[in-house]
Amino acid sequence: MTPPSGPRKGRPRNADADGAILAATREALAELGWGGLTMGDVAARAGVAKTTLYRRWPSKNELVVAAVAEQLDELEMADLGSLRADIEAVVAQFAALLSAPETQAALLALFAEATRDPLLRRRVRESIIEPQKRLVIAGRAAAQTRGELPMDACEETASAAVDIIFDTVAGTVVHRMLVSGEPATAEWISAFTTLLLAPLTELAVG
Amino acid sequence: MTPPSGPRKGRPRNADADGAILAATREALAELGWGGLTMGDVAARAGVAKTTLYRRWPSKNELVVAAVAEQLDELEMADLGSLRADIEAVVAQFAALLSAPETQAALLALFAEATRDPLLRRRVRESIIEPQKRLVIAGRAAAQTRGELPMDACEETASAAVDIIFDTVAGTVVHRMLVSGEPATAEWISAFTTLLLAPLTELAVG
DNA sequence: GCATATACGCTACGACTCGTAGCGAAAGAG
DNA sequence: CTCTTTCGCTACGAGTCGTAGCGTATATGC
Repeated sequence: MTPPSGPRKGRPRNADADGAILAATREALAELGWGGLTMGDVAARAGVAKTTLYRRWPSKNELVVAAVAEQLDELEMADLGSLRADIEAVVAQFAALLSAPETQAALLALFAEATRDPLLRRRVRESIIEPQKRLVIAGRAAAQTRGELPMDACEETASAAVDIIFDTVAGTVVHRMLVSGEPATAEWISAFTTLLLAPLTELAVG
Repeated sequence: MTPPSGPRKGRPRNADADGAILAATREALAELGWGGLTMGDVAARAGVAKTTLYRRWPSKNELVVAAVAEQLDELEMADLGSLRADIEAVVAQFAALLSAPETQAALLALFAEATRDPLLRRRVRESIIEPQKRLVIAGRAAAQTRGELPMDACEETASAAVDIIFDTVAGTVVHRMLVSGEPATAEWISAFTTLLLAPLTELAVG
């Protein structure tokens, strides 16, 4: 994207332009959607020339990915003292993130592109999926030290449990927000957490 | 899409063309993605003129929705005599369908575009999502007549239960297959079904 | 101070796509 | 046979992506 390193020779790039362009991209994405977003429009919103966009990102796709990736590093695992509170907190965070139209469009576009591009797929898994799995691992560990969950019998069952929990939580929330189109209300989060808590202990025993 | 009914006056449409066009659409979608798919290319693959496409579907969006919807109509709800067996069967069916790269790319491309286009989103919900919910409804009804599940207290709680079950099952399977990229082994299906069965009875009571 | 090298804004352009229109020909219905 | 619709083909207008060329602005290295 930006040149690899250090100050080189000619006129340096406008440092503010990157942020303005990415912000303009997110704004246009929210207003017009992916299909309605045009490079000329983004350039106008950011107050730069279209050629400046292409000087920094090689294509429209790359620009949009960069614009949303900047927003995606917000998720954190809270330790609220109980498993139920932790789950509800992370579900609420995730749902809030997915309620932004620009995040929806960019995430799905990213996944769609990733099905045909193994390199991009690997990048998505490393920079988005794996970090989120660590949230599940952290939450489970905290619950185990509190005695809310039994310790894992072995490494293998623990890994399987993390996988299935992660897919269930993330998949269900994503499906509700993006496919069914229903918002994640506090009532729904509570109901879903209840549904999830019941079998959690059995899962660890395997 | 196709004319509402019966044989009319002029030259009848080529009956084979519909299937050939839809198959060509899925093929192109898997190879090129949404952005790469063009009407001219689909027409060439199907061996028809571009105008024939527009004579049968009003736009590119509608064509792709029809192509994907046709493939998802294969899903059926088996009545194997127990709720657990029924769930495992439908999950296995769904997972098998999603293991084909062609279906993966097609579904994700469609969902991605749907987030950007509210009209397309509505079409997806009507012609793909709602029909699939019938599987959940049928499975629940069968389990209720067998006495495995209590009858619904009222229409409203039944609808809410169907929604949350559908989001959980479809979302989890989709997430595992498309995002995590792990295959749905028999062990995984069994474990997921166990996770699902525990709270099902409570859900109906609401 | 001066040459060098890059970034910037602007305009124009080629290539491509969507979706439409018009044409002659084909193929069934009545 | 007549009428109606579909078919393939070609051409077109509008719009977009991404690039090229120009003159200008702003930094570094000597």
